[in-house]
Formats: sequence, C-alpha cells, structure tokens
Amino acid sequence: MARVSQEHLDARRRQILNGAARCFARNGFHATSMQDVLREADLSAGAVYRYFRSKEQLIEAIVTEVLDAIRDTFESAAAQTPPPAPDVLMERVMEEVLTERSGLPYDGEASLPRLMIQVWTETLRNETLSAAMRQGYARVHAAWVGVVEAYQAAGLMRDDVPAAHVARTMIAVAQGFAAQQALFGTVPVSVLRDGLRALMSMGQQKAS
Amino acid sequence: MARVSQEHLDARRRQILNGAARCFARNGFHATSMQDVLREADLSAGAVYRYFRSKEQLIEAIVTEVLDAIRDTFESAAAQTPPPAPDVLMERVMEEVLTERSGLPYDGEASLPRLMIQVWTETLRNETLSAAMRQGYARVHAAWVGVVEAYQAAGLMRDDVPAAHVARTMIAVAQGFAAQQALFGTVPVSVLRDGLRALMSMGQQKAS
DNA sequence: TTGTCAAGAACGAACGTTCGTTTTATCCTT
DNA sequence: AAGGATAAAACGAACGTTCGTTCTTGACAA
Repeated sequence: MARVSQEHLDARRRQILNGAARCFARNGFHATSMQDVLREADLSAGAVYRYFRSKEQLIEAIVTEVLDAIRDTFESAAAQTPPPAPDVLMERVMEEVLTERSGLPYDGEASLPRLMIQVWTETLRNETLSAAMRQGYARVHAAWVGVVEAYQAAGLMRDDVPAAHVARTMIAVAQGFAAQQALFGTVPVSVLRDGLRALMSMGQQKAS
Repeated sequence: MARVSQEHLDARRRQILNGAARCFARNGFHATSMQDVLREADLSAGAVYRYFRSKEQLIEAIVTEVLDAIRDTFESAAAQTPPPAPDVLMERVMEEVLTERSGLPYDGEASLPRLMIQVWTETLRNETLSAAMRQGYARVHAAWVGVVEAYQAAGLMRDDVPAAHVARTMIAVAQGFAAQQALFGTVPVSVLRDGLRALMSMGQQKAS
C-alpha cells in the first residue's frame, strides 16, 4: 500500500478549503464556479472531488467553519468574570473577528466579515445551515444573557428590561458593525467603542 | 401602431420586478434562474427580455429599489425635530423596514430584510452597486450625525465622542437587528427598543 | 541500500445538464 | 390591417461532475 501521510491529506483538504474560502469571500458561493475554486486551490477537479463529494458539501464545510469561529469568538468574550462593560466587551469581540485569530487561515481584507454575510444569505436557502446558525446563535445568546444579568445584578444597568432583549440588541450591534466592515471597508474598532460609550451616557436624566 | 398603454407597460414592469424580488428574497440572486423568475412573474422569456436587457440589469433594478427604500426610511426618520431618543428613533425605523411601507409591493415574511442581506453580498462583487450603496449610506450617515449632534447640544449625550462614531454605531444596531429579522424570523421591535433603553441606562455611575 | 511494484493521489478532457439569451411565430390591441 | 407585445422553441456557453489515465508514494524483496 502506498497511502500518503494523514498530514498530507489534511494539508490538501486545508488547501482546498482556503482556496474556496478566498473565492467565496470575493464572489459569493453561487457566483463562484468550481473551476474558480480549482484554479485558486491549484488542484485538478479530480483531486478536489476526492476530498469533497460536491460543491454543496464544500460550501457547507466553509459555512460550518465560519459559524464555529464566530460562535467561539462571541462565547469566549462573554466568559470573563466580571464581564467588562459593553463598550469594552464589544471592542474585544470585533477585534478578534477582524484579526481572525479564530484559527481560520483565510487571508484578505476583512475576509471573515465578508464570508459572514455570504453565510447569512446561504442560511436563507438551506434549512440545514439555518439550523446550524440558529444553534450557534442560541449559545452566544445564552452566554450574553449571563453578561447582561451580571450588569443588572451589579446595579450597572436598569433591571426592568429582560436580559434577553439586551443580549439580542448587543449581538445586533456586533453583527451590524461586522457587516459594515465587509461593506464599507475596515474601520478602527474604537469607533464602535466610542459610539457605545456615548449611547451608554444617555440615561442619567431618565429618573426626573 | 398597436402600441399598448403606458399603464400596461408599467404594470408589466412591476409584475416582473415583484416576481423577481420574491425569487431573489427566497433564493438569492445567483441561485435564482431566469426560468424561476419567468415562472414567478407568469411571463415568457421574450416578454421579460423586452423590459430588461439582461439578468444583471434586473438584479441592479431590484438592488436600486431596495437601497432607495432603506435610505428613505432611515433619512426620513432622522428628519424629525427635535429627534426622538435613540430607542424611539430606532423602533420607528425598524417598524417601517419590517412593514415595508416603502412603496415596495414585495410580499412575504420580512422580505425586505432578506433582500437587504442579499443586496449586501451583491455589492461585494459589483463595484457599481457598491458605489450606490456607499452613496446611500453617506446620506443616511449625514442625517444621523445631525441627530446625534442634537442629542449632544441638548446635553442628553456626552459630547466628547465624535458624532460620526455614534451615528455609525446606531446604524450598525439597525443593520444588525434587520439582519436578525431575516435570519431568525420576525421579533417585536420593542425588543430592540428595550435593549437600547437598558444600554442607555449604563452611564450614570461613571462620574463617581 | 536499491529496485520493483501495487495502490493511492492527481490529472484533465469530456459528459450531460442547465444556464441566460435570441430567434421565430402567433396573438391582440389600436 | 398593421405592428408591437407575448409565447414558445431553440441556441451556444458554461456549469458541476465523472472517469479513464498518468503520476507519485511507500512497502518490501533482494
């Protein structure tokens, strides 16, 4: 038997995924042809189809990686105790999303945000991926509800609002800011931190 | 001459756009075939190609309509004087986006948010559409900077943060919340309003 | 150590299908 | 009756995928 090493197989798989991710981040899943992927990965059709049964399976592999990376980033940021204030927390999350420490070796400008919105549109038409996305969101949401409850318990935030509503809003901020990175180009994360700080300063006169 | 009335022509064009928008909201631009559009619009290829030179032109027409509708919604919400607080302002914007008073006769659950994220991905690969999106964003941004400056001038918000940063953050909230509507289904806008209120309440102890 | 060989890995031309679009024929309004 | 609006069929191109072949690898006999 002349099988090649497992590291070799893994490296080939990575090579394909990375090439595909570059194509997908640039052009989206359905405007990217398999020939584009083959060219970018510098492999033949036969080679690629040895590792992935179909284009759809390749897409699903990328989507899963992206969802996992984002989920981990959001979850681990919420794990600190005591949780930092929203402006600091959000700054940290977005910094990680933009620098992609997430283990994804994709390169290119803001490629994770670009892939992220491609993934969003794909979940609209693939029920399996939609379920995966919702499941990842549920975990992030739960973690961030814990953060909000800590704010409220510490008296830092009014507690007459369901923590789930606040968590959803905070996640929306992160999602929207990430989308902006993809759409309008990279911007310092401090912009978001400052904006949140200013919004957080608007509550003082409410009691009068 | 056997020309048909202008109303007929306009109605046919609308019929095509509406059918295409339904397809695009459901499956995205590139996973929707022209045959899908023809079927949904209940017209033949010859008829559709009389009104739109190509699929790309059809896509651009839809993208432009969506961008215009969103821009108008965001801009008009910022036109009130004095501007309502962020939670109320945002609630109003999202209400309009979700009910689609915007003149777009597309139907279906949260179809404008769904189309919106499809449009986002399309701007990643089409420089013309990207420019249109950036231009629309610039107008919205300018309007919202005005709102933030009003907050600061009224002493409602700390004024040591650039208004542009706050405006960007507020737009991110709206974008993210709209994306959530597309991804996870409709949720009462009051969730966002509550979440913002809670975030706005976090500033009071800062001086101590 | 070296040469041989089978099996796995990779190649790339070719397949059938589906795509967006064009052409041709018919209908219908004026 | 005339001619634009629509339908229906057909087109070439490009798609995702397959498959016969070639190249490469590592075990093992000598």
